[in-house]
Amino acid sequence: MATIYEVASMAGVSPSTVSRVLNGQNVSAEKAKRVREAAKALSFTPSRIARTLRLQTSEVIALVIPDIENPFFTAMARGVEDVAQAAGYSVVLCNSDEDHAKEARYLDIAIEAKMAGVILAAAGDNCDLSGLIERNRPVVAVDRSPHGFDIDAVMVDNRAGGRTATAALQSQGFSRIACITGPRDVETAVHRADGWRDAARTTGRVDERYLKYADFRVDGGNKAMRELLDMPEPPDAVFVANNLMGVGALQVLAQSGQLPPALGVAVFGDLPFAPIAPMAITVIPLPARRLGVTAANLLLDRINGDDQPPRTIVLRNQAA
Amino acid sequence: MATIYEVASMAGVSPSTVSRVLNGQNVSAEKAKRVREAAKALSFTPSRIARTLRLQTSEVIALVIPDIENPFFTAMARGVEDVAQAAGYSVVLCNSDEDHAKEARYLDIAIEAKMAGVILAAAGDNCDLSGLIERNRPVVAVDRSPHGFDIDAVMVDNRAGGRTATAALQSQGFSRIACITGPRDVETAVHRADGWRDAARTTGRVDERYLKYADFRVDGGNKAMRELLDMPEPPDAVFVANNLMGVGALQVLAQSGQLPPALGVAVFGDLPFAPIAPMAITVIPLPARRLGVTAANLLLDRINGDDQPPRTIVLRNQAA
DNA sequence: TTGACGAGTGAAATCGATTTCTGCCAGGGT
DNA sequence: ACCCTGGCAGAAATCGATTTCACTCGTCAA
Repeated sequence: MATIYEVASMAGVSPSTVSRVLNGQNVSAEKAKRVREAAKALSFTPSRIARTLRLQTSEVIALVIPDIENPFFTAMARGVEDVAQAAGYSVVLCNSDEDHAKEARYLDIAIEAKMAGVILAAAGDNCDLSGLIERNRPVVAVDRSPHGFDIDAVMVDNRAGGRTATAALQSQGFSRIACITGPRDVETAVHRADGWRDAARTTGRVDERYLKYADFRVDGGNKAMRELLDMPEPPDAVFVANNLMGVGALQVLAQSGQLPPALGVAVFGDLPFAPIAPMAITVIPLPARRLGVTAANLLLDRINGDDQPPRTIVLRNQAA
Repeated sequence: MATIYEVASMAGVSPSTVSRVLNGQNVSAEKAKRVREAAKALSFTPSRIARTLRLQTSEVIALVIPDIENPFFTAMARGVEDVAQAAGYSVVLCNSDEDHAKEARYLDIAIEAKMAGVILAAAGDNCDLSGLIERNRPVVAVDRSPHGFDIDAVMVDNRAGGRTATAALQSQGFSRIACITGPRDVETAVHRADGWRDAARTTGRVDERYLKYADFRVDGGNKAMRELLDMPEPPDAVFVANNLMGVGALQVLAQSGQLPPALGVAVFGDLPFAPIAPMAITVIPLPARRLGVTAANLLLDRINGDDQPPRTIVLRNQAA
């Protein structure tokens, strides 16, 4: 790996001049040409490490997501990636695995690898962003927004979505509608359940026994659905608050022969890789990719010095 | 961010001594204690950047995959991640998007970010690993092995899998069995098709018109399946060489009302998130996670100085 | 003609950790 | 009493880029 010193000596100039050529500062045409030739001859690439050490920042942004096996988050990642790449930034993807400790570790890494910024889909509401904020590193929350920090966020309208989904089941004639949502300490989960409650209230009282907190994964949905079916008076429909739990719930229903429309099902978020046309399932589609794109643009603005007060952008669900 | 100099001055010792304490070298107990206290008081974390610049290596490994939206690769990523984390390495996930240029870019980044090693599921057979190899950075190929470089590889037996899948369709009584495989320049795709040919040959001649090269994605499988159905004499069964194309093909079959067992389907690789029990579909399961675990272990061996000649490990498919 | 200004350039400092290189001191052998 | 060895610790060099500082020339205006 050639260094800037070798280029300098080959071109017969000082390292400073080489650096200036590389960064487009004032250098005489003659020397600039010699430097460029030398750089090409030695196939020189400046060391990012050295550059980062000197500049205390690097053209890398971290994207921290809670579940890399969830297509919702990978679609989001694609959105982030496309925008970042186009702006000359690399994205490193960090999988926190819904684990607060892992997440904290990754945030630390982002800090001290001097990354330019972080896009975070938090594992829970109580995550500590103080390190990043103290050091003035921009953070954008996406899908879930941590408590106690006033930062940019890109969200979907979870409550409205929950309401819409539940209302759809009601209009299909179901009345005992259960809800399977995510962990209590994830805002997104709570809001979706709130939407369910809103809708349920319009037709009568809300039966909280029909509300199950699970873990946003296939197994969680599976288990919760089984518990619901085992109740003395099982629900006649269910609103599932994310895609993977939807898969889990449908597995159970398929096994017990109660697939929709026998039992009503509404899912918040697109069912991943559904080969079969979603038979009688209500799906609230989520703009996953657009969430990523928007977050990335917001972050890039901040990186480029935008310092207006934090914004929260709520993307409309496409469904009515 | 506290530096080693601040810690040194707080503890009343030299920076060298601080470094020695941190790296477990001989330091008197008294000073070691003072250093540790100072480090804690300042909540000091050594700068990886500076460390990497000095040591010319970092505890990060790159995992380059061709499609982050394919659950096969994300499952593999989980395997890599778990092993790497346990060994104190961070994993950065790079999505090459089946694009040779992007892939090359990421390999460059890996080189000059001084990453400890690379695990690569290549976008095609002709990728240039010379940079990494010249610089003595270990590389492990996984799922697909690039031509012309003698490196460690972890593979599945693609040809045998293709044979098994096709044979299963034959034993179900199908005779005009088509094959949808991946791009021509991906070894994995070619081998799976070879397996199909092997099996087809046993019962007669191989009709190459029934072989479609697609792109390992949902849309590719979708399009290929449609073309097959539009043939004057359409196949009565199809072997699809990866999970996502399987989804695409099944979408088409669902639309045209020819779901299995009307038309035989065998898929190489687990169907992602199949909520419904795989009705009459033959699936060749793939040990995705184990592939990642094995590759990571191989890479860690190399990083730790293992220099025996390159190995190729072929994992058996679980199916008979 | 002189002073000011600006463009161009190299020397040297800087980022923060690691690693020689050296020197000091104590203990053991002759 | 003297030399040698070995443990400990600080000063300084190192990794490779960027940037400040200082200096040299011209050029232009007064």
